[in-house]
Amino acid sequence: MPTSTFHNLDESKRKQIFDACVDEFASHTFSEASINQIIKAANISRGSFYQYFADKEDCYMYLLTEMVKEKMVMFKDVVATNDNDTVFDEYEAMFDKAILWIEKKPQYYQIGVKMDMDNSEFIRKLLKGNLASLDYFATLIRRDQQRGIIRMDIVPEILTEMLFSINQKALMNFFYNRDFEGMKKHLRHILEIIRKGSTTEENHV
Amino acid sequence: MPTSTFHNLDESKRKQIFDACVDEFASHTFSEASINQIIKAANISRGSFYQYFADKEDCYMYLLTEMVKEKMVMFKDVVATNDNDTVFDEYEAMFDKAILWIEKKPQYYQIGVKMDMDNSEFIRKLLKGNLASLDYFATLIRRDQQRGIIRMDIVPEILTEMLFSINQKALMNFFYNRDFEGMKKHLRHILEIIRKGSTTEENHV
DNA sequence: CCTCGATATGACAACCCTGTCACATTTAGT
DNA sequence: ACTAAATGTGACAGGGTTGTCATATCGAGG
Repeated sequence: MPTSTFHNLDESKRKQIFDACVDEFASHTFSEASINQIIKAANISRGSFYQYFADKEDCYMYLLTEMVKEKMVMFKDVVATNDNDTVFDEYEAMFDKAILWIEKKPQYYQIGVKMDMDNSEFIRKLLKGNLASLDYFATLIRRDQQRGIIRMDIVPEILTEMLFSINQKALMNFFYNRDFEGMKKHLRHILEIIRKGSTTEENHV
Repeated sequence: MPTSTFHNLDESKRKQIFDACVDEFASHTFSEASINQIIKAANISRGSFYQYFADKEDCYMYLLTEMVKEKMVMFKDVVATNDNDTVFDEYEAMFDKAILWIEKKPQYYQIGVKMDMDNSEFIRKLLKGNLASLDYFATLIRRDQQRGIIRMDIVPEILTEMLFSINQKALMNFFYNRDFEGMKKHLRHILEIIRKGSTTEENHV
């Protein structure tokens, strides 16, 4: 919750400050990030910073809400899913969206990575609220079990966990290599294994 | 490479210092770890610390080599594998060893976790050399492909990557919950999916 | 008992960081 | 043009960190 003073600022100055925050929090964890660096990059005085934000946490929350806003604007029309889609199709669609996002705003992705790396009280609390999409996928898996697509003996939460940990690794990979086609092939191979297994038919006993 | 002065110390004093290092590096990343905390816990003076170690890096390297020594002693006899074992059997065996290790030395595991969280130049270099066991598993997978156990169209490196990212998550989980039986069941379910897939037979087209 | 090399010590310099506050400057309204 | 409120500023206090170094203490051999 930045102060009213901050909201009254020129669009351009606000952007200056926002960009400085992005730079700092993309290259350092929350704990490591330095207000000194932010004010230097944003070309404002120490006093001003504290006139805009209560403290570093306040500043970080501002950054996150701005990012969420931008993300919502960007993806507001990318939602349509086909009724015949399986959970795997939706998973791939989600992955594509994430890739698009990383390409557009690599720094935002980095901020997320740094966030996972921090384990201050403050950041741990923030991350707690982040588990909703796991439930969503578990629901999709249950749906596909009812449809006869996924084996009934599969535990939805465990399959979800697999999909997500793979997703995380794949995105990290993409971020460092920027090889979209390679990454997609890689991911499809993984999904193929998760769908049909890695052993030969004779060994499916 | 601690100094000769350090090596000449009483066993007990050396252990005192070692333990203080373990405590500090298990609860902080390398970058966050504070020499001040270590000397306080070890009950030595600032000057002594620098008489024993060149700097924090030196101290950390000492810690790691001691840990590796202990690990080698502990696992020197746990190697025997059966000729009929598949890569999955060896994977489970490796997992069990890791669990044993965590139970014996939880702090060492924490040091590893903190290590992954740090991305200082120094730590990144250290982690680079850590990828040998990935090759080993890829080799096992190739062997099992020749034996007709694993499908020939599987890319060994990708399957390896899946096994390792799952391993990492599972160990983390065990560390926090200490539910060995639950964790084993969980892991077997995941391996079942990787072996035979998650979809019903009709969908294996 | 004395001396000399090995070892222990903590004060110190130099560099980070945050949050505050008295003061300077700008802006808006009369 | 003048005043009052809003905004900008950087010095400062108080806290952290690391690595050094002059000095003190210890211990073994002469």
